[in-house]
Amino acid sequence: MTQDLLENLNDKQRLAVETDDGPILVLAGAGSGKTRVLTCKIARLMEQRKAKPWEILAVTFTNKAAGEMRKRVEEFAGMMVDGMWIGTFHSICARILRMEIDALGYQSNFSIYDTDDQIRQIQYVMDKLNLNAKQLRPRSVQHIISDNKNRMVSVDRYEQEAANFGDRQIASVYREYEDAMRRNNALDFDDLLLKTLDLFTRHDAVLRKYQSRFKYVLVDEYQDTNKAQYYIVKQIASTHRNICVVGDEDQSIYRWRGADIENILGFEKDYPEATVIRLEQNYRSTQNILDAANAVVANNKKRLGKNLWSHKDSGPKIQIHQLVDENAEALQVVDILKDQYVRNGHAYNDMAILYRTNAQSRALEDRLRRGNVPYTLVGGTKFYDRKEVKDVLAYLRILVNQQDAVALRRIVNYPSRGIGATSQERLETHAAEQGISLYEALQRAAEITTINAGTRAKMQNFAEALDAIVADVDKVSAYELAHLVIDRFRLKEQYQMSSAIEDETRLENINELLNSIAVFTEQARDDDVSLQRYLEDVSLLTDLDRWDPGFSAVTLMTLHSAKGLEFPVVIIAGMEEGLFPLFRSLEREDDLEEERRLFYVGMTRAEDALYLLWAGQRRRFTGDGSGMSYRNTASRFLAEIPSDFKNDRRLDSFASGYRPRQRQRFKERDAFTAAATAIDNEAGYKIGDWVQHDTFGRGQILGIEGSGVGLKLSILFGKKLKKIIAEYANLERLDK
DNA sequence: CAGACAAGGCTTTTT
DNA sequence: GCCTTGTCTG
Repeated sequence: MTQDLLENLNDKQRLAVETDDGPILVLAGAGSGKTRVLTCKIARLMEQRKAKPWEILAVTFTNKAAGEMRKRVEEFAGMMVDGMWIGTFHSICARILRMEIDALGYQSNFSIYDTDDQIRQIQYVMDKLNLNAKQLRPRSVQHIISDNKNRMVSVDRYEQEAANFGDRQIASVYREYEDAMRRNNALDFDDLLLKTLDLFTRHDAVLRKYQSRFKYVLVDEYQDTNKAQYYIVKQIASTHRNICVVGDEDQSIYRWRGADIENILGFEKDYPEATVIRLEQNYRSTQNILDAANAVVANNKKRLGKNLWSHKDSGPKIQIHQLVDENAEALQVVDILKDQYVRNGHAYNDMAILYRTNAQSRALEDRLRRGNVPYTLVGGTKFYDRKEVKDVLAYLRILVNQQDAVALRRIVNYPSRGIGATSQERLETHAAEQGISLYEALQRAAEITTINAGTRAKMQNFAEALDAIVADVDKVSAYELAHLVIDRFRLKEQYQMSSAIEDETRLENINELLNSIAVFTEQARDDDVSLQRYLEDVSLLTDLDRWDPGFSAVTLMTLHSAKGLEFPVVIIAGMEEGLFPLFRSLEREDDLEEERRLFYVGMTRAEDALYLLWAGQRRRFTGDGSGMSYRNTASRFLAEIPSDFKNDRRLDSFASGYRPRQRQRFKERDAFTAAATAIDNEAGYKIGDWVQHDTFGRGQILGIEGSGVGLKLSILFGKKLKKIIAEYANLERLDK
């Protein structure tokens, strides 16, 4: 099997695949087939009987990438490969810690806190320390703590180095936060890495176990690893020294969260015997796009240097459009998409719109919706961050880990059960005085004489109701537990009673959450359908992991999220000085270079066509002045593209600037109506038709896929785009 | 103690 | 402009 695969590789790729032993550094340019190399390599290791599946550790950047890698390895190897560890740093560390963390004095049912949970805990600590949330914002403290953890600065060191009053204040919050996290039996994202490292450092036997187990260690996107990740990999691989890292210093875009480019630049110093392989043939983009991207990134000083080349045609030039404002920009985007759809036959999911900041999506979404272009948004408000979803998850978390005070605080009076702020405060005080958890205090509410008898009874009722479900945690599946909790605590009720559209959406989100638990229960690979495992999976999921590239819709996402992906047509919006590069990065050369690498990443996502848009005026919500419009000049990056590769269209004058808006509107309608009616189907659904759905209400059809029983409709209900199988949905046609 | 209303902050990127 | 947080009233 792998023989055929090997023959399809180029010489460099084959060398990377066939070099089995010792350290390997693969410098893989954008689109050079590194995923293919990694998957072939893993399949081959097993085929050559160099390693059993469980002796391989592969680290990827997203869970989605991990899932795809596993799928492809299984295809190549022609078998299921259970027991192989593929995942992100965070998920792999969580897995190790579940088994070993008792050595560090935690329990294996620890909670994983996301940024929101962290901020709540910090807020609580600050209240306790009587710190004013206005002078010192919990959000910035969270930032500072996370930043220090990323740089592996412990509380002790931070305390010692705190030079002024402000730093000492932060140090005291940091200290209290760490103590609280331990009491809560909770770890934040950064802790997952740090505690693993801690474990390895303090417990040699544990480290040796993993060192001998993992004969082969492979790391993707190595340029974006931080110090802690670097040490984790180094420690695990130090016995067998079969470590293969793949990366591209030109695509290092996570310095701001502690990624250390030195990790990849210094690999040869760490492993002098390393084989270094450069993959420079690009299989993705046209020569024009590549030449332009090469020219842009060549302006960076800190790089190893490489030049990508391609066998593809030169392709169309990069189209640069100047627009009047963000509105005109969005209209232009719609225009381009429709043109590519109608004229070049590109499907919606062949196209992506990328931007520097999430805030830019709003204007774009607005126009896409009005232009009847189906789209999916990655990022922004994430599904698992929604209030109603977090509420249910908090209940589930407390079932698994009763020490999780952040979860308990969230649900103790939600839905309202008459346990108000004053009573909660007394409960907290009692817990602190007795040195017991908040949950325990709740169970023993009867002893808290400061709280009035009625409220004490309510507390005890609540604790007993929770206890009853906790007793079932190990006996019942995650799905059943979720149902139990939702029924017992009536978590859907308030939304069911309301007729407000946003409450319907909330209800829908709870149902979607239940659905995701059902899917988890069915698909669990290693028979672990426990609630604990589900919660772990969920807390480490990103919005990108929920993205379905096969869904017939245009993708909107940040440039950061787009790393590792590719699209035939790419539009980058907001190419303005101050926005991209972002003004905060203009002062430091290092930051500017990172912005340039980000642009490089964006450009090299495009296979065939690349559009760069900028607006002379853009409304932005900065600190003080609300909704001010700013005048912009073109991004310096546009000028860095040699003129041979671009077609730069500027507005002639201010007066002519407004005319295209009118024209575009007409063009939009004509071109699109034609396209829309062209894709008809036997059931007679047309794009643009209005339908009524039993639960979702009124919606408009934006996309049609498949036929007959498999006919799938993408329907926009309010703000929510749903993919529905026409056969099963009881759709009613509406005239308008 | 809960719900309604107003003020304030926010926007760089993510595990 | 929207969402979260704080304040007021019943």
